[in-house]
Amino acid sequence: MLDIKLIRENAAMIRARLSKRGGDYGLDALLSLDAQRLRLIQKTEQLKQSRNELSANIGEKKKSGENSDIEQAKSREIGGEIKALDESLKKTGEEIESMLLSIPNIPHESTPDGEDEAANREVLKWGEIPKFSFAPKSHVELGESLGILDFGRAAKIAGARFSLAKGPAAEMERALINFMLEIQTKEHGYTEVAPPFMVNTSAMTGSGQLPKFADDLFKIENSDYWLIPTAEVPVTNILSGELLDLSDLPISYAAYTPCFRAEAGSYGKDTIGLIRQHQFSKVELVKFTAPEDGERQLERILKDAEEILRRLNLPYRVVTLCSGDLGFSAAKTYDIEVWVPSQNKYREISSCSWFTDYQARRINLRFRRDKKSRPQFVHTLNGSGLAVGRTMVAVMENYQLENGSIEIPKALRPYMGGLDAIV
RNA sequence: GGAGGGAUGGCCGAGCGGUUUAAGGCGGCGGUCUUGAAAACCGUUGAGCGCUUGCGUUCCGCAGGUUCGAAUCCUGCUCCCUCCGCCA
Repeated sequence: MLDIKLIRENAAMIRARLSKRGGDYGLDALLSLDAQRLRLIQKTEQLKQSRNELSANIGEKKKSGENSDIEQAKSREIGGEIKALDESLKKTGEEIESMLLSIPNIPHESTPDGEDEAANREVLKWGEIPKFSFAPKSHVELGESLGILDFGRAAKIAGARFSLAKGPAAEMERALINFMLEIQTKEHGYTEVAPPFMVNTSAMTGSGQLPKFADDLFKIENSDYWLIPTAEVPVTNILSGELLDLSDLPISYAAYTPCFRAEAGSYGKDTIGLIRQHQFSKVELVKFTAPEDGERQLERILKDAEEILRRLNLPYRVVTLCSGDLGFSAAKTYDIEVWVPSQNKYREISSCSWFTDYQARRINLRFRRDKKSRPQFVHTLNGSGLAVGRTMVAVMENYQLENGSIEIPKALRPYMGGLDAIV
């Protein structure tokens, strides 16, 4: 959520920067409602002052036994006016709130301009793209011929976009989760958290998934619970409503959770395999920082996520998303894309974003710089560290041998009981 | 699922229709004292919003209601705790 005061006082600047996302977002309507709201506040507060004075007066008269019928009648009359004004004030406030919730974050100045993913800017490439002396198979072919991935039976028990991992594949998923968490917690200083996999509407609204993106989510019937699409949702909301000290920051959390996505509107995309599933595992990194530290911490998260791919020796590149491709709540985002041999291209495996104070304002998470200063909003950030399903795709395909077996990356072997290959 | 208890400022906790401007304590900050510190003592210390920056207004879990006036009374809801039942 953007600050209404910022919009009020810098309308032209906000309009210009939001236009880079390709939208107008109804700023004019918002500003006129805001002006109306300010007028209502002034009127109602003036009336409340009169009523408070009258009430104090009545109190004194009652105490001394005087008659206060005139004051009471006057106060009753004012009360009626206040009630009417408060009602329209509340209505106006709710309209403003819902308009604000539908306006995305302002792109950071270092976010490149552009309409869509074609304008994303490559930042770096790492690793050697493997040269196979044979036609590399997809992870689906490899997994099915090795008998370790079973999409047919997954469809039988759940449906399309689900998978069933068996034996070494199931073990590899568990190993990757542990491998990632170990590095992020033991080496990069994140505190591991194990949050709920379902959250309420308020938490979904706080991190920005609701109200606009309900179609992407799974809702539990007859309850206020939603399945989380990413650990970002429960973890970002851990500190909602709290007032921190500067010395508490930065706070870094790492969490493994399954993620559930409806994938509405992606029919026909990545219909087979592990790339796009209704349920997948992910290790997520979340940081809370002071504003001046936000940009630096985004670079940290990116490096922390990249480190997993480096240890696994998987080729990847990093791109900065352009304004038109940026997520709703983000001001700046780096995507990490891993090499997928069967598709002969890089595919997203991590997304690292800086939300400035946009999420913090929604969840009302503030900090106090020192004893004398007023509370201000923290900055929130997060990044995948990494998406486990897609990491499995990358490992299986990049480490395949001509006979259809898969070598286990050296760094992962200790997490798989020393296993060096799946044959 | 049944019965009971509770939710008040950074934290603990009193208040149950009108000097609540929310007592008191802890913690924080400033000062006295001290070579310095501690202790002691004194003072001070919530958030949001509006505008004529000093005033006003709102906020005691959330939402309604009663009243001239609500932290306080009434209704509904949410969450937490205790006991019973069920249960991994």
